[in-house]
This record gives sequence, structure tokens and C-alpha cells, in this order.
Amino acid sequence: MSKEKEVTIYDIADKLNISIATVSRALKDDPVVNKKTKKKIFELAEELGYRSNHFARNLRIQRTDTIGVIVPRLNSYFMSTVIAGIENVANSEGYNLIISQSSESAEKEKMSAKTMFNSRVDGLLISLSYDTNDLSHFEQFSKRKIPVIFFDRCEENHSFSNVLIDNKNAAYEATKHMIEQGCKKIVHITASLKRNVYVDRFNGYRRALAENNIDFKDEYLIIGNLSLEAGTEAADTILKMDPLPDGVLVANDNCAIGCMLSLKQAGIRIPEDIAFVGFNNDPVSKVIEPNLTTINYPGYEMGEVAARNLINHLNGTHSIHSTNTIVLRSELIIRASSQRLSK
Amino acid sequence: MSKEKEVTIYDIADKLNISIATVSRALKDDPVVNKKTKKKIFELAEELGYRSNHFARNLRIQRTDTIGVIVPRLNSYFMSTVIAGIENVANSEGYNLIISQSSESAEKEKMSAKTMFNSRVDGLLISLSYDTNDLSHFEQFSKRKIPVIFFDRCEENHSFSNVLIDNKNAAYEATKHMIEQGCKKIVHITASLKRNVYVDRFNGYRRALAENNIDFKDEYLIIGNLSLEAGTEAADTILKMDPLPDGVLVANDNCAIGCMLSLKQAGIRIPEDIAFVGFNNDPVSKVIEPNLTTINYPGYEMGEVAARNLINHLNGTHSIHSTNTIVLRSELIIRASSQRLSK
DNA sequence: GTGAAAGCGCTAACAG
DNA sequence: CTGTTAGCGCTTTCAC
Repeated sequence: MSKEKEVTIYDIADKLNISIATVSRALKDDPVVNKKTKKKIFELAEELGYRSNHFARNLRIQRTDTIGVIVPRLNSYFMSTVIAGIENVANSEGYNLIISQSSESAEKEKMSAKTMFNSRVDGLLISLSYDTNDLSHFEQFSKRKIPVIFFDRCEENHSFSNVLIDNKNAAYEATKHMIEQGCKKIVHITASLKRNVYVDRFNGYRRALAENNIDFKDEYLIIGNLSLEAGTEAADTILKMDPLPDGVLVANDNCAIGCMLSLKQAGIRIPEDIAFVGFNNDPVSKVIEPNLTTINYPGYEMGEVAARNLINHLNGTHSIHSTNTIVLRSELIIRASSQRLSK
Repeated sequence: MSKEKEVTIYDIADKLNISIATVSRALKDDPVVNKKTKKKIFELAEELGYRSNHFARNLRIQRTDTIGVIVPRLNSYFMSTVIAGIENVANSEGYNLIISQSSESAEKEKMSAKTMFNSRVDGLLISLSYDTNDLSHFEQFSKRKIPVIFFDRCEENHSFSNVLIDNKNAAYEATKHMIEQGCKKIVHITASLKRNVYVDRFNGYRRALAENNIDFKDEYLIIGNLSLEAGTEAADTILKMDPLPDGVLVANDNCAIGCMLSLKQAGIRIPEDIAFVGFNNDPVSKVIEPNLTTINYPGYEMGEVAARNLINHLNGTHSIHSTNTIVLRSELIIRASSQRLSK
């Protein structure tokens, strides 16, 4: 059961009676090498089953052609869509991906960042966890001039680039729509207001209320982890309210659905008694009855744009210091869950 | 904008007037090093922002402590659950993960395998794409004695280990249940019969039919990619059948739901006209109305078991040649979509 | 066109 | 307990 010996450029050089330098050049398809020698080298490499040693190479050239990606969770429709977008761009540009999830924990996020850093990724793409408070674990990257780009869950006012949607406006439009449908007591279910996406949505919601002279009530803000279960719990809270609210804006579809299911079970009619609007345009929004009104979220594009941007940084197309914020277009998709007016 | 120089053990050794060997030992927390020197070294390392160079280390020790994972898709509930399980075990054992998706393409799967191989993963965990025909891209691993473990989408009769459920039995139970509920014309929607999971389910379905003296009809086998859209298309096919079938066994919940939605829209009553059973116990099975009967699939456990097994191989706990097949328990969860008998 | 040689940062004998 | 030293496999000057 002896491990087969790895083939190196030395083996090839030996057998061909040439120097390793020539082999190295030939393998990189350096035009300076004689065509015939090159051919011989390629053939022998193939025959011997040679594979380049990344470590030796990286050790030498100090690059890895690898991009790190840290997401809060892998198992959401939105995130997997984003990753597909990232992968598309990265692959076509010859970059590999290391993907890791923080499971919404600042602790795990820090660890992942450290792993990425030690793996010497050329750049980092990240969407923050719920409970990340400080960005100190990214300082190591900026110190080394390793570009970091945030997407979706970003932090404003710092020295990295951001890719996101206009959450405030999206929530504003969603809330306005509910008000137009006659809602006056609108609950907002969301996650930790530490994160830009949730603060922004909250602000958009408040702005819509204010513009329509509706007072915001503290008890109408329900904060959880936006899981299906959190939706169920929120439903319990809502059912205890007196009077019952007549509209619910939820910061993600999944949670909205958990909430709707519970309310339906309790005999609440949607949208007649309570209207619903979610976020993300998750496919499940078309499964629930009634179909869920939601904000269409350009996940795939967000992934592509973030990756493209990062790679531009790496190629020096952009200066590393030109940080910016890229805002992608989102839109309200109106479905049955919020249509209370006679059609 | 000069890149800060990387700190190496040489820098630490220089400043402390000791040898690099001692620094190297101290950093590994080798008990042989004097406690005081160790302390000094740790402090200076911290202060200087030293980070170990993985490449130099890997180049030297010929291991990476990294496990490769290739899945057909990241964006399914099942797969993300499996990955969570893998991650749990891998992290606690000090392994890193490189995750990649084949997008159900044999071509991309080959490329991913090559990347993994060149990244010198210590071991590989893989679930095959729909259209993978040959396993030649894994030979490079076995040649180098790099353990490869298949999960869920496996290939029988080869020299690697497998982790899966008893698909044949699961489909048998599901079909039997429908027959007991009075179904006699049962359609089976599935994916490419190249993959074990789908052949096995098909065979379980056939066995249940045979045992109950129901003839299998070719036209009752609908093959697609098991997406929501494939479900919609299958619904069209079903609606054209005369007489209409009275039961549908679908190889995944997502596709089942696409099909149910279309049929409902066409006025078909579920389960009265047509009963449904899916596979996976995806959360969406509890959103659809009526709730979907399904096979509960131990994704998290599957990930844990596969990773644990791989790591045992790596630690030499198991001989690399002791390949085996681990079968996890699954069960039928009966919900409204298949209950046709008076309750 | 090709080769010699230095060195990327680290680990692990071996010697003291 | 500490130091010396020889590579791991590769890229890249600098010669020729």
C-alpha cells in the first residue's frame, strides 16, 4: 500500500536530460521554449501523471488565485443563488472558491475569516452574520491590502466596498402598498437591527407610516431570526394583540410563511384580515396560499457583481482604495397575500 | 501602498536571538520548549502579526488538513443540510472544507475533481451529478490512495465507500402506502435512471406494484430534472393521460410541489383525485396544501457519517481498503396529500 | 533557446 | 532544551 511517489519537474527533467528550468517554462507554455522540447515535455508529463504542486508554486509566487466566501447560511434560496453567481464569474476568470458559513455567529465568522486569511485568499467576499458587532477581524485583510467586499449584509461607513439593494426604498414601497390596500396597523417582523439590511428596511417602513400619518408602535416591531419557526412564534405574538393588526411586513419570505401558516390555522383570513408582504422572492412564495407578495431580490446578479468587482480590484483595474457602494435594482411583486381591494 | 512584508519565523528568531527551529517548535506548542521562551515567542508573534504559511507547511509535511466536497447543487434544502453535518464533524476534527458544485454536469464535476486533486485535498466527499457516466475522474484519487466517499448519489460496485439510505425500501413503502389508500394507477416522477437513488426508488416502486398485482406501464414513468418546473411539465403530461392516474410518487418534494400546484390549478383534487408522495421531507412539504406525505431523509446525519468515516480513513483508524456501505434509516411521514380513506 | 542557482517559509532529523 | 541543516517543488533572475 505504498503511496505512489508524486511526479515533479525534476523527474521530467531527468528523463529528458534537460534542466528543470526548461520544464517549468514549458509547462507554463512559455513561448521562449523550443516547440519540439515543449511537445516532448508535455507528452512525458501526461504519461507520468504529473500535477503541478500548488504549494510550491504559491510559496514562490505569493498568490493563490483563490477567493474566500463567507455567508451566514448556505441553506437559503437567496444565498445559494448568490453563490451560483459568484461561482460563475470566479470560474470564468480562473479563480477558485473557498466557501464557509458563519451560521449567524460572530464567533464562527471570526474563525472563518482567520481560516481564509491563513489560506491566503487573494480576496474575500462576505455577508455578515446577525450578531457581528465589530469588523476587527477584517483589519488583518486591509492591513495586507487584501480586498474585501461585502454583499447584502454590509456595514456602511468603512473602508470596503458594498453590493446591495436599496432596502429602505424596497421596504418603503412594500409598506406603502399595504397602506394603499387599506392597512393601518402594520406589524414588522425582522432580524437584529445591527445589520444594515434590517435597519434600512425598518426605516423604509417607518417612513411610509409617517408619510401616511400612521403612528409607529413599538410593539409592532418583532425581532427574531427570520426562520420558519420564528414566523410561528411571531404569529403567537400577533394573535395576542388587541386589536389585531391588519398587515405584516416580514424581512424574509421564509419567516413570512411560517407566520402565515400559523395564522391561517388560527382562522385568520389572508389578506382579508391581515395582509402579508415578504422579502426575497423565494420560490416558496408561490407555493403558499395565498401567494405571497414580496420584494424580488437579484441574488444571482448580486453574486456576479460582487465577484466581478473583487476580481477587478485584484487585477488592478480598480485601485484598491476606490471603495464604493453598488446598489442593485429590486422590485415589489404583488401577489394575492396583500390584495385587499376588490379586483 | 507598499504591501506589508509577511512576518516569518525568521523574523521572530532574529529579534529574539534564537533559532528558527525553536520558534517553529514553540508555535506548535511543542512541550519540549522552555515555557518562558515559548511565552516570549507567542507574544512577539502576536505583536508582529505573524501568520503561519500554509504553503510552506503543506509543502513540507505533504498534508493539507482539507477535505473536498462536491455536490450537484448547493441550493437544495437537502444538500445544505448535509453540508452542515459535514462541516460540524470536519471543524471539530480540525479539517477545513473546500466546497464546490457540479450543477448536475459531468463536465463541471470532472473539473471540480481536478481542482480538488490539484489542491491536494486529504480526502473527497462527493454526491454524483445526474449525468455522470464514468468514474474515471476519481481514479487519480485512488491511485494516490486518497480516500473518496460517496453520499446519497453513489455508484455501487466500485472501490469507494458509500453513505446512503435504503431507497428501494423507502419507495416500496411509499408506493405500498398509496396502494393501501386505494391507488391503482400510480405515476412515478423521477430523474435520470443512471443514478442509484433513482433506479433504486424505481425498483422499489415496481416491487410494490408487482406484489399487489398492478401492472407497470411505461408511460407512468416520467423522467426530468426534479425541479419545480419539471413538476409543472409533468403535470401537463399527467393531465393528458386517459384515464387519469390516481397517485403520484415523486423522487423529490420540490418537484412534487410544482406538479401539485399545476394540477390544483387544473381543478384536480388532492388527494381525492390524485394522491401524492414525495421524497426528502423538505420544509416546503408542510407549506403546500394539502401537506405532502414524504420520506424523511436524514441529511444532517448523512453528512456527519460521511465526514466521520472519511476522517477515520485519514487517521488510519480504518484501513483505506475497507470500503463499505453505510445505510441510514429513513421513514415515511404520512400527511394529508395521500390520505384518501375516511379518517 | 537553455541551464545554474537562489530562495519562497517551514519541519524534522540529528547533534549537541 | 536548543541549534544546524537539508530539503519539500517551484519560479525566476542572470548567465551563456
